[in-house]
Amino acid sequence: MEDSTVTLKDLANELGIHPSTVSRILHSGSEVARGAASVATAERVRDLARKRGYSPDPQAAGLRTRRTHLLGVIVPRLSDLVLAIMYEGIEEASAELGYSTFVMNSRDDPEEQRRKTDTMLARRVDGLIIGDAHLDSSLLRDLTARKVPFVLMNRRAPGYPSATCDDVLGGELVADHLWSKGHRNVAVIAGEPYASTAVDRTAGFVDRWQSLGGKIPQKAVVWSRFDTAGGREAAETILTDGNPRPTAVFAVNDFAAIGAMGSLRSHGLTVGHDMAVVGFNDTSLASELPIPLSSVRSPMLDIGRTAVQLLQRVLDGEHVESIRLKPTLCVRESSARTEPPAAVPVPPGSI
Amino acid sequence: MEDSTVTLKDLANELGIHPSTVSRILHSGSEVARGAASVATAERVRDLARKRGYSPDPQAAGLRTRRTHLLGVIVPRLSDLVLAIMYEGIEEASAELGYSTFVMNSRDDPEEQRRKTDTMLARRVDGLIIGDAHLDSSLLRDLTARKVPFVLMNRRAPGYPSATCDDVLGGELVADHLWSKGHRNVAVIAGEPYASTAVDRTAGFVDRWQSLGGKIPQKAVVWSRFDTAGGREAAETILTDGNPRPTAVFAVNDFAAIGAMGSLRSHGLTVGHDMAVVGFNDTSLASELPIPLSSVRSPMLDIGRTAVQLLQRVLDGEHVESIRLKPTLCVRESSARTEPPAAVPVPPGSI
DNA sequence: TAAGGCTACCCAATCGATTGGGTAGCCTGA
DNA sequence: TCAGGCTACCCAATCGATTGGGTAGCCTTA
Repeated sequence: MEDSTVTLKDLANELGIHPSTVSRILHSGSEVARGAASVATAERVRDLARKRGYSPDPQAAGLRTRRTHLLGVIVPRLSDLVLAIMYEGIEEASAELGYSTFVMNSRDDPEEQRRKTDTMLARRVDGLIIGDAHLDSSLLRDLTARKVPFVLMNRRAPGYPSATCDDVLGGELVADHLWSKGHRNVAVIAGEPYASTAVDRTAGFVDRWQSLGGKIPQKAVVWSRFDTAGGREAAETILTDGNPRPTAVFAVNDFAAIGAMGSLRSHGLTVGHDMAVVGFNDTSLASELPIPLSSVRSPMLDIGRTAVQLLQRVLDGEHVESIRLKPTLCVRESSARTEPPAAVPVPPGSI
Repeated sequence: MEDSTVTLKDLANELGIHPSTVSRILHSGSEVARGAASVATAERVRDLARKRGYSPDPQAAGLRTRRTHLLGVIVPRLSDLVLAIMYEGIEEASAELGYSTFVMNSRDDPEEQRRKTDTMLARRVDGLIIGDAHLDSSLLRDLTARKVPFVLMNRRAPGYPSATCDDVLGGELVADHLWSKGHRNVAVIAGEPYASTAVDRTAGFVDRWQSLGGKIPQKAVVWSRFDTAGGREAAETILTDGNPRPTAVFAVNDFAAIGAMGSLRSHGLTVGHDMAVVGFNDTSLASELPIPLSSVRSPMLDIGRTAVQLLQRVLDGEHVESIRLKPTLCVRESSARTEPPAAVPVPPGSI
């Protein structure tokens, strides 16, 4: 309410007691039993603090305690809906634990990743949540060597604690689904090979497909960027190279799926009829598209929250294990139809 | 490179000089001419600082200088692509100026807005960028009374400096476009009435439409939420209430436009043929939709950057004026067709 | 040759909260 | 009545950087 410049000393002076006493009262929780002060004094202090709108200066506290209660979050880009929602989870959970968070976009560029981490460390964050880990990067090793506390989120990397979706399971769900719908000739829009999300979803799908008895030729797995443009290009490749043309496509990301749908449409194919499409993450758009998109729903908000909790435990010196949250499949119009069990491929346009 | 615990005093001791001298050398820019030290000493200090990987502790500096170089950013939600991109602009620009930023989501909830602002102020941010201003809120008045430096972004409010798109102009562009395509019966999905973006885009459209000689009945302006679900509902209302059915809809937001497109499709109408649709912001999805969406392109990244620059000047004690950046219209398939100049309304399904 | 002016530094207080180490005064029990 | 213990505080150093105010020593110049 007031000048926001009320200090501990101000309170102490006004009450005629020592700042240290005020400090102890104010941050020993309700455990006044710490022998810090009498119940009566504690009450007076708390009342005055409330009345004056006292809020401790985090700079000063941090300087003394070497703990800033600041967390750094690095994501490929916040304009990726998936990461934006994970960040909402982070914001919620860290507020509950008394942390504030910085977010920065790395654009998946290794140099930016290093720069942003350094900026965060210069700010003296207590720990990092890394949402853009590359499978082939040395950054994580360096951070470990520097004893920086961190956890991964969204993408995992071997040997580091992470909060992710169980992407392998996600891929398997899609394989089961498409197989049961009668598809036998499928393709994968696989995403970026440096991202565990892409690799795991693809591997889950391909492995399950094979154990179901299916075959996926090398050419049917197309690596791509995660955005609509990437999905579009990948779909073009699939339509050009694949003969016979697959009857279903699994895109490891909704945006890539949307791009693919656009491409299919340009080729005169109707999604959900001429070709099934399944995406991943079940972003809010999936269900709202002109042809609603089947998608694996990953618990994005919870992944963010979990990352914070994990980091919290790391900061407490615990040894933590990675957590993989279970996804579920949402089947919609884009893959609802059962493929006729044609031994002979259906000629295009015949339906 | 080292323990990150190198302090000014460490450097000073190692060189046998006083910490204050080191301090002056290190942050007087290159103006050694300040009489702080000899060129030779300055050189030695800078070398050692580099070698030891010295990075000043912002807590300590902030404590002394009362300047944290921290900015607070409040947005309705980061999962709104528009705000996510503005934030990218903020991140870029503030990094250039040596600021770090906190972002928080308020969900457009007045209570959250207050809570988040308080959290930011408790962190001692130097200033705020407010991206979720409500036209009918008292928060801004209170902040002014508390002498908190801030600027608005995305949405404006009378009497406060802001960095926004020229939303009125945006609405006018759409009116001109639809009018020239021969539409005479149109509807507006107007967004939330507390957001200046919604109000201004709608007003720009309606006013221009009327000055072109058109009429827009009260019922044809439907207020709605900004997301797909909101757009869908609004479109339902328009299709139910409007007779004759309008031939074009202007949604003040791409997501609402996408929702509307879904609704039209469910009613058996083809977007771009039976009904034109125009959105706003030209988010990356617009051009990638199955039926590419016409949209007003707003310079989102620049709006973010501008907000930072504006705030910087406010922090320097300057008096600043609001800045409105010019939008442009991107016409795509969803509104490219020219409406036949039918005096008699075309019966549905006749084309 | 002494006043004056530089140059190149040093000194010490300060920002606000935290915390290890006291201590006065009262009570209790032997 | 006195040792010992407890309650309810106070004291002062500390975190790291900044900054107003010195000052020693050297050079000029009148």
